[in-house]
Amino acid sequence: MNELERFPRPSVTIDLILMSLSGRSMTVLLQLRSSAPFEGLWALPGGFVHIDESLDDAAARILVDNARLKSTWVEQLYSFGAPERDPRGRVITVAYFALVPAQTLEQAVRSASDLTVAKLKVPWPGEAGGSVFALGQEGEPLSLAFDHAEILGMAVKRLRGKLAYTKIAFALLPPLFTLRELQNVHEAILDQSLNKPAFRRRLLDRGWMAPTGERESGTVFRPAELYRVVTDRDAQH
Amino acid sequence: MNELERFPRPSVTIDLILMSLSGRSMTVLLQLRSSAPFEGLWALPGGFVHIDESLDDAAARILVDNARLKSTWVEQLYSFGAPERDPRGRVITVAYFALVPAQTLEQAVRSASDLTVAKLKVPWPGEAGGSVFALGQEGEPLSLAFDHAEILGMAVKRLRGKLAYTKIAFALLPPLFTLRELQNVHEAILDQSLNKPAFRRRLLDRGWMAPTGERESGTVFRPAELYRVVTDRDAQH
DNA sequence: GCAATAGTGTCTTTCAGACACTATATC
DNA sequence: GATATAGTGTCTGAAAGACACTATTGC
Repeated sequence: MNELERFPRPSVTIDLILMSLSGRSMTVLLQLRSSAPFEGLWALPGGFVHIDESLDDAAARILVDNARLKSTWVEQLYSFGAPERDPRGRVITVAYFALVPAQTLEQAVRSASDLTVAKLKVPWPGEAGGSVFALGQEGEPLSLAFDHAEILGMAVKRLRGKLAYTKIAFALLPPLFTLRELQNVHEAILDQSLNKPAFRRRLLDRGWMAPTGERESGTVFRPAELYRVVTDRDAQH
Repeated sequence: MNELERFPRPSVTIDLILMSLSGRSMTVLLQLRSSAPFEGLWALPGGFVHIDESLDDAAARILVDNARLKSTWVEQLYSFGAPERDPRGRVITVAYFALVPAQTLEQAVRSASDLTVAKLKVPWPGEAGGSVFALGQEGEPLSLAFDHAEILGMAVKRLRGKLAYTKIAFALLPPLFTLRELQNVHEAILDQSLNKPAFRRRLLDRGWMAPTGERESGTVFRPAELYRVVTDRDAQH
């Protein structure tokens, strides 16, 4: 351990960007800080990386412990290490990005008094309004602790970028879903309306989903067919 | 500093993937390890993050100190933190990815005896051969220290992914370049030949470069026009 | 039958690939 | 003029957007 002790060591934390959809808006899980620094501000849920666990394991542990939920899509986003980002001392944080169905996220909020689901205002680059904001109950922009506003902005950018060429959108849907629900997810993330026939052609041609033969119920109009995600194992045939 | 001291702290390092092109092959800068662990194996150049510098600053410092060169394109790639990745103890590394013109890289190698430029064998996903390999002088696959083979594979993937929608390729070219040289860069990175008229149309329509009116010299055939990159500032008109 | 949405057929537009052709430099 | 590559015109095919049309459900 000799060479490693020549340099003072920073603390390393994980921050989680837990995103979902509420109606036509993207949302994020925030936690109220109950102690300094940034007491009373909203922050991304997070925690310290233990000395004997991998970064991925730490993210999974904090997801369960701190936010009491599971996610079907977790990936590392980016590491943030400006020397002054935490007034307590040198803290480098590895941000992880996860998607959770809306229902699951709301359940977590109900079981913990310090959690909230904030809608996001997400202007496109070049558009007036600048960066990403989390909005409070009355639609007012929230001040986030640390550099969490920057982290949030990067997460949105990553989500939009991966939407077209990965199965990321399915992480926001239940196991059985209609094509309209899938299109709603894409439209909410991209914040623009999409052409229905083109959307269906494009997504179905990918082979990412399969019709089940079942139909949704409870509609007052023609019920849509329910689809399921095709796993990579299914697709090997 | 109280809360931060409740958890043992890991060491944090930077590893650099310094990539370039040699002829039609992608290359990477490797450093011979002169001490344990992995003595005698090749590794990515790297170093410890100092307690008062940002991750980006650390990457820039190590780029100059350790590899004696500058780059016009540096970006954070990913953080690796498996508990057993360094036998000396817990070390989390933040990998940075940089592109350097071939000439600059070769100059760095000549000025340091422990550096080499290794060609890469880069199979496409699904193709036989599996993962990315660095090749020695006789074309034999090199064993890399730590988890550096994994890091290298991710860097190649990132480079290929960003090629289509960013100006990343220009970082491998001199300030004035011909369209054929630009196409050669793309073909080497993607490891496939591209259609000439389509390539020209696509890249010129982006507005990323401008003709200079000058022409290359020293050819035995018709000299091609020289182009320069259009900076974002230029493009605002 | 009415209302409302599901789902499709097809025309148009856009863009990439293919290929052949013209242009221009050195020797 | 021979040669080798620069650079372009144009045909073709694939895929996205637009739009209208048919289909099917509850009431």
